[in-house]
Amino acid sequence: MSDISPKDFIRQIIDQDLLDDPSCKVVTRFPPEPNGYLHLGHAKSICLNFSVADERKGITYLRFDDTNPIKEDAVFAESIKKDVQWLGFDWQDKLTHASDYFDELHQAAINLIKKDLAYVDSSSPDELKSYRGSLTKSGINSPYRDRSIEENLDLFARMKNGEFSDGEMILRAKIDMKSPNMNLRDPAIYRIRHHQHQRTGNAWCIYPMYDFAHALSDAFEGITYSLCTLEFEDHRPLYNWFIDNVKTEHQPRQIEFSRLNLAYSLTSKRKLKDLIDKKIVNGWDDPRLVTIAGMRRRGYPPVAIRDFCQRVGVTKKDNLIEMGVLENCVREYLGDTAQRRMGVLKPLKITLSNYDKNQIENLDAQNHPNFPDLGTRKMPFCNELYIEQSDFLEEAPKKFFRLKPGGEVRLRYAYIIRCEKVIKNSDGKVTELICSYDPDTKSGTGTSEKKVKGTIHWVSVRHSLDAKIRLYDRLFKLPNPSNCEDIESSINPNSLETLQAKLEISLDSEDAPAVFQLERNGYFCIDKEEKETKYNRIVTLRDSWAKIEKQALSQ
RNA sequence: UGGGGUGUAGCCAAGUGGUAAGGCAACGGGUUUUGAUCCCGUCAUUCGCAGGUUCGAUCCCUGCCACCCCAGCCA
Repeated sequence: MSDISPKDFIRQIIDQDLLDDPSCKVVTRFPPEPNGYLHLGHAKSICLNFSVADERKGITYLRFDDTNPIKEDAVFAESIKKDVQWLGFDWQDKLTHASDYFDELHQAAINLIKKDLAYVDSSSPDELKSYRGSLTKSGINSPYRDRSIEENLDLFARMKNGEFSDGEMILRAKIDMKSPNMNLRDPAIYRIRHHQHQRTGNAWCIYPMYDFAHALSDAFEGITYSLCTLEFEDHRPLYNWFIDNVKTEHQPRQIEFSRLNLAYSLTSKRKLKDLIDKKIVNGWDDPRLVTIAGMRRRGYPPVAIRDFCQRVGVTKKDNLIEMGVLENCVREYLGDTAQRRMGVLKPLKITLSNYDKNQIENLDAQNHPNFPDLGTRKMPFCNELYIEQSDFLEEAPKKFFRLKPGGEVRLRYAYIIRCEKVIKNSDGKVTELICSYDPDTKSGTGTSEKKVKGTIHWVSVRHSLDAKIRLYDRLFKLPNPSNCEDIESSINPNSLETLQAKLEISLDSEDAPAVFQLERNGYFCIDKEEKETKYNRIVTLRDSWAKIEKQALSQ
């Protein structure tokens, strides 16, 4: 991770403020609504908010925006806390809720009424909609707009006391029905909801709207920079209207940045929920999803996610980040940290005709080729082995330097072998290879000058661990599935492949690493959410052979 | 067609009145018992387009074009 990266525009604004007034504090907040799980887009916001403050010795609140009891649930709040922590951020004692301020918010609403800046509207939702006008047509005043302050106070009190049913009345800010900014056309600030709230129970039957609650919660907490995504840009005048008219002690500043879009995936809570409800994926923590829970289960290290968020930057431009950027962050971290092992995903048996049936050698294999300090392990070797099906080709192209009839390859950390005979079943499918090994080519002995182009991985038939492995591919066929009217039709049918693999026996141990590289096959981890041991492929290795193959195919 | 935004390489992204950082991808080469890693090199005569100002414009001005967001008692 490079720390020489230039400052984004938000950091530039803040640092200029700090220069102008060094006594400034930096206080930020991450304000999720507890109505679903966090995803990579939230990770970007979390990283931004926490790091911007941390870099400047400031603080960051984790504040739940729990103003809509119908959608929210404590289980979501718990998962969000877990996710933020797992990503590596610490809100210390700054865990708050919009609902902590319900009393203050209620009082602020009363004060707005007293200043004739808010009124109770008895119009129906349809009437409200028709008064609002359109994008090109200004709205008209509600017939209830000029109610007296006393009447408004009385009605609002009765709203609070539960005298009206949901939707019957609404408290609105009195701003300007002719404003070209729709948000300023007398927006709702309190609505009636006879619904139990996850934290305040039945104490309230009126709940504040987002714009009102959010702006004031920021002010109450002394947030200095309220960082949010671009769709809230035209809410900013309203945000400031509340701050100005409620006359709060602190005046936070809202700054907007563009949300993250990741190619071939979805970063929208609503659409994610759709996939889950339709059972297209197996829950919020499905490893194919870029939810934090999904990525955690998939095996993505939090460091890699933070690195990714730093690399994509913060601007106001629309973007569609390539999947490769994320995967590369994962590879980069795991490449240096994950121990190496061997495992055969799709086994092909080979028998070494000239190796003593009763002999077993325990060969040394390095745990990491670049870091000898990580030690070695033993790999049992005998006359029956598994190699990868894809490492043998009966009719091999020129550049293919793995096994072919009559050809030689090295078995990693073992011997060079030659393919002597191909055994097939009645369907013509290759079922076994008879090979010979060259005893002079044992790894590390240097007794032979023989050089061979390819090195392949293997596992001893008699010393292998059967393992259930899941391979993942992108969930969508289209780079931008959110643009697609029918999401289901853009699903990649091959996004999940389950197979029965053969792993080296050292993995069948209590102290085996939970995350490791299967050489030439990618990075894997144990799926912690499964009772039975299953492995997830976190990410593949870079594969230039696949590239060559693809090019050859397209020619 | 009202309002608010955004346009710099395939994808991100700096920059600024003085001649276009960096990352990813791609491509070429080297090392390699992982076709991995690592290393070296190449990759924008041009900054959405058209005019104007200027010795000089990606940057300033004017006009245009494209794309994104907004009409919840969601956030």
